[in-house]
Amino acid sequence: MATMNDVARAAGVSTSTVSYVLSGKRTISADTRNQVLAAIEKLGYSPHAGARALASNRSNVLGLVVPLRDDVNVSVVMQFVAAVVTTARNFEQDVLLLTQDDIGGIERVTSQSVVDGLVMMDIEARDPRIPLLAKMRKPAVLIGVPDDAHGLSCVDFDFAAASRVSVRHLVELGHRRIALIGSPQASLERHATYADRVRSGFEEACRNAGAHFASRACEPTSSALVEALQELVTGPQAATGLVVHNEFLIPFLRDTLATMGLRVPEDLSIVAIAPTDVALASTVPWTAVSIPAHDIGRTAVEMVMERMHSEKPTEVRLIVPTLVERGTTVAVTSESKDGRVH
Amino acid sequence: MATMNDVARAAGVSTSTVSYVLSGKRTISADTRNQVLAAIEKLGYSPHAGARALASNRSNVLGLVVPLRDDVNVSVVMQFVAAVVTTARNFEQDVLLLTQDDIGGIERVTSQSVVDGLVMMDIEARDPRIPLLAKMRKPAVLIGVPDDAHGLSCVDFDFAAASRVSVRHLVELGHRRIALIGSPQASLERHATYADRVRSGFEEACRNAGAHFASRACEPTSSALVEALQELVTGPQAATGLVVHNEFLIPFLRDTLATMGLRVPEDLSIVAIAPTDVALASTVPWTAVSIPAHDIGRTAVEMVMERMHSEKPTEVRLIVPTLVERGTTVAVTSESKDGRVH
DNA sequence: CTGTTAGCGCCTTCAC
DNA sequence: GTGAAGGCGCTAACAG
Repeated sequence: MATMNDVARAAGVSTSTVSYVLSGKRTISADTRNQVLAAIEKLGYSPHAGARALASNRSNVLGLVVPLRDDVNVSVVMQFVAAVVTTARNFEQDVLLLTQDDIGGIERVTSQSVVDGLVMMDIEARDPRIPLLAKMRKPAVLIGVPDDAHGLSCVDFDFAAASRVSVRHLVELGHRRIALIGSPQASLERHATYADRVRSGFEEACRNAGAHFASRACEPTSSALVEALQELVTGPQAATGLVVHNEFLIPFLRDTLATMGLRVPEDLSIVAIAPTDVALASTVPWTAVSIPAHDIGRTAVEMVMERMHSEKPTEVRLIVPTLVERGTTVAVTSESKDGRVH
Repeated sequence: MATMNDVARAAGVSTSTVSYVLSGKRTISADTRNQVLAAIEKLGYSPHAGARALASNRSNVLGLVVPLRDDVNVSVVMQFVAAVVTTARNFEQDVLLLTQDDIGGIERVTSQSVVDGLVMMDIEARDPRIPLLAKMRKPAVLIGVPDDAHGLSCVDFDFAAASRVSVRHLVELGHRRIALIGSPQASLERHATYADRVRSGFEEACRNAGAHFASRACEPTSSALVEALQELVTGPQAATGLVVHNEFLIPFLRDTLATMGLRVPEDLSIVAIAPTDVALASTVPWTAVSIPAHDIGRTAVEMVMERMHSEKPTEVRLIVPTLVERGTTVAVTSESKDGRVH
């Protein structure tokens, strides 16, 4: 393989000139620049990443820690991953994949300078990895906000606000009994930050509005969904408004309700909290608060990059939710309250 | 950060001794070894990946090219990814993520020695990237077998054989009209190798057995599934045996058939070609030929590693399918042939 | 605008 | 069994 020296010799210049042509860190006359580029072309030269990393103390690689649990929706994870990779490439960074269960992986890539920075997905409220991150030399950004974000930068969708917006929308339509179907039990139990925040936001908003409310987790199966719906939206205490935060279930929701004899929105108004494509995937789209996976991933990378060179203070950035009406919610009428077949 | 030199000084030995303690490439007396290890511990030393890469010409990173198309099932992709990452760690390798649409990504990481080798998923029959791979200096293994595998190593599930096994199973049960529901149209059109091979294997096996057959692609929606089923398994020419190779549809299959008034296996015998967890996911599991995503991913990494140091000849390894009966197929009876309500 | 040169931190051959 | 020293290829002062 040709080295920078070979190129310099072929172009009749010094190594540093070649280096500067490549990095653009100082101005080079068009003439010599062309000489160099020609030589590079001719020799098929390309720089050695290891050598560059050693000399510059930068690897141009970002670490990305992804969850491969079965209570997370892989298609959502993939959206984040795609956003992170794409954005990283805009910063000339590659992405190294680390899995949650690779204990010590973070420590390893970080202390050996395999990566210049880290993005971590699927943070838990009291995440055990947080102490590790604190004593790292490399910038890290969490996707999700842990209870103690001290000394760490985080970015997340404002899930609590998403719940509040959803509830407020239903309340404005006159709904007074509102239910939430949330993430699978496992997500709640390990206190995935999104699961916690959706629920607390929901309960808070309902209390403020003086609405009756009920909420429960739901596993990603048809039967669990049926059970949850029966509990929440049938019977004398049935909710007339429903918030669903569970990507697994959305695709099954309409058919399942139809089977139970419930029409949307006549019998039940529904707001989904889900990635845009999930909300739009069914034949009839859902009124939804979109989880902007792409924005979150992009922001995470941007925040890491901002902190790579300069000492920027830590910050927590929450992405503001927007509710888009698509016709699955409607104002309460006396009919919708009482005319339903139970 | 502490360097190897610091460690050497602290331990009262030379740098090379420290290096050898770490690499184990020559024997060191227990005494000095312990000195060194103690010093490493005390200084919190860890080697610099870049320096190591420069000196050893090995980065200890594997590149993994993943598809993020929407006609691939992300959960299946994730299974591959998980297998690759896990296996790579067993070889002390990290995994760098490249996306299919990052044109030039392969070239870049490969020529700059960012990675020591490559694994590529989701190969097409006449994959445009193959010429690139041929002139790479680093070993590469494809998951999937292109038309012209010349000079390349590949590993894949034997999808053609999977089809044949499925058809043979149905034929042995007396089925003479057999249908195939395959991947989404997009996968077929771009000639994803798995899609092509499933179909050709299916048609070949049916011809050999003298069975009537029909096959079609199917999009991942309920309505497409209904349409496909109506075409294939209702009417006077209705198939009595069905092979389904489409991870998206499996979860909907039983309910959809029930809606159409078809019972499994009384009215219709079904074999799925799908990852084990998909075949088992529904309440009643499917008779299936399992796609061993984990084995494929593991094998791919093993093959790359084998070719990293020594010149091993290229090879194509196909993983042999096994059909597991789980009760969704049954012998044809006159009743099942004729007694059905159309 | 360009060249010279001293490292970056580790590996490995050679000498003892 | 251990040490000394050159080099891996590139970067970034420093010196013109």
